Amino acid sequence: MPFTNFIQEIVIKNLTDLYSQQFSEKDFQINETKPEFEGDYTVVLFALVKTLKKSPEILGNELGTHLLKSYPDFFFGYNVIKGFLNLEITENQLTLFLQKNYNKDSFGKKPSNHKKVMVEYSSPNTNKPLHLGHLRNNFLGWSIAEILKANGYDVIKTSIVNDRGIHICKSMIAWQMFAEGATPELTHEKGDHLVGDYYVKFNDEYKKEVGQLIQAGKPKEEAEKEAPIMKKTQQMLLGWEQGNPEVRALWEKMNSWVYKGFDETYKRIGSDFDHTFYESNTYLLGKDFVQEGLQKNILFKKEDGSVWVDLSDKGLDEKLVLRGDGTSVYITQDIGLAKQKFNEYNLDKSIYVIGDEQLYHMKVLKEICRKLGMPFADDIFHLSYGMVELTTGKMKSREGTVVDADDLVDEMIATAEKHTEELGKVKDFTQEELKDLYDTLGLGAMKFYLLRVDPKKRMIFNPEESIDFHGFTGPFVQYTYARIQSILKKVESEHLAIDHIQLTRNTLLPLERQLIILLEKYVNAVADAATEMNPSIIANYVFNLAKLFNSFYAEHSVANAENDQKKELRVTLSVMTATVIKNGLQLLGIKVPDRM
RNA sequence: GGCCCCGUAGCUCAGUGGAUAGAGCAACAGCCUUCUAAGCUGUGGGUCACACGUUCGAAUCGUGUCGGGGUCACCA
Repeated sequence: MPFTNFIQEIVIKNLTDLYSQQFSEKDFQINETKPEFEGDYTVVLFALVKTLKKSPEILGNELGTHLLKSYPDFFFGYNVIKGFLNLEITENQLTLFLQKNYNKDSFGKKPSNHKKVMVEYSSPNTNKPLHLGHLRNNFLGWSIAEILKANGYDVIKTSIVNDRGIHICKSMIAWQMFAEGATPELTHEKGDHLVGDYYVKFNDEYKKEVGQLIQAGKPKEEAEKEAPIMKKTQQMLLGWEQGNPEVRALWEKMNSWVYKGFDETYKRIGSDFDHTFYESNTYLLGKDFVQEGLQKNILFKKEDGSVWVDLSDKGLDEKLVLRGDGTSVYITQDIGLAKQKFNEYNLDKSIYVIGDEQLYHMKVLKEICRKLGMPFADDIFHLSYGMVELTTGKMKSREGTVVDADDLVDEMIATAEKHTEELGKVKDFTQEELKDLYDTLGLGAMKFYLLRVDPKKRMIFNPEESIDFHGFTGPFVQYTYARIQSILKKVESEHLAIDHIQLTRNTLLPLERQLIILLEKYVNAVADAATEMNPSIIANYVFNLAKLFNSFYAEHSVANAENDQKKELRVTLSVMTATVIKNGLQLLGIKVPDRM
């Protein structure tokens, strides 16, 4: 059990012993002691003062004395300053913790809790390549999946590919009109980029046609409706829905190009899925619930035959769930798919990693499911994340201000190569090893950069900052890991049996003590990251750990420690720091290099 | 306009009821014959948007104001 939780528990017990009153963990706080005070953990007494009618000083001293007496192995000393009871943990306890866990790969991982959760993320459209926003989504989804796994969940990663609709038809029409048979094989362009090019081409042509119509005297609205290319596209969508073989063949061909491109990108960035849903298979789902809802009077029909749900009692509006012509809208399919997910996979929780512009939509989905009496309604969780903006403003695909995912990955890896070459530390690496290293560092930098901020908040992507490999960055943490490997290599070559370290009593130096206490907090960081659905907690933790280790490293030598006991202690400390960095970064999808 | 989110150092962000508000970047000053300087140490830099309230205690909770963003489609 983590120290904080343990202290919480025994303080409750001690308070009952002393004052015959029951307290819960909400009645007081256990904090880390601020560095300017003596101690490791602090019990904040103010909240207890009132109920116990004792002064903070008396309460602190009574509690402190009692804690010390009942747990002499755990507490070494205490002091009371104002309303704060600062507790010092025994060196024995700290070294015991280190000894038990330093070599445990499973440190921070919980056993199965037999709960199943689905994480849906990435979910691209097939009319254009992935961009920076998708990267934040992918890294977030993948990381949350890993974090949940570490907390004992059985996780299924899914993606729903939006492979049908008017936007795909736009690319298809433009390709027919302008491509002259161009394929990824002929042009040597990645399939998703090729299809994306024709999506852009469509918009150019559309704008041109609308402009001409306006010039010919048509009102803007009419011109937008009547542009020939738009009409053709709508015709094509109709053809697709009716199953026109030519349209379907072209659709399948162009989508297959896109999938090949996506797969390449996913492979590079390390995204993967246990199952992929395609909207072309799911877009008809949900209609049966409309009938059911009508019978139960939860939904109502308007004169034109369209079906609606009234959510005004929940502060939301009326929402259409079925068009007058009987075709479904997006929310219809979402209801159907939500149910299918729970039924097919027997889920305890279903997480959707979707941008915060869809907060309203997801709220509506949940509310409709609730109204329809679906038992899983409350287990739908929208992990919403903020938009990625550029220093120059928002990304807009139509204005060509998007940062393409493939380009960005290339740039990050190239930056890793540049920095590595400048430093010249790995001249003996093979070509293969170098490539691996650049990938590890480039992707590490990018993932860390996008995951280090709270997902809920929108963030600004600063290109200069993103390629910085110093400070609060992935490579900084990776560097710390590599440094430790270097120490261990040296120590190993001295034939020290690091697998059989016997820690004996040492006098812990401040940095050694701080490191152990920080390492001990990893378990709580992993748990917090899961409850908050927030990988940035891990990123911050792992950075602080690396920073602290680097201070320790600069101050004290491991290989040339003052004596053998110190050496053993520090080797153990180094091994454990490396393990925690490795495990923590793994939760972010970031690899560690042995050398860099 | 209704609803939702955000406002902390020059910039990017931590900190959601506790002690004198912290990092990174940028700026400046130091540290490599000793385990990797992608590092370490130090200096300067804050009216936590503003006001009122709740509390022993507020960046954190409540109300209001100002500023920024999102959303309110028979689009996805």
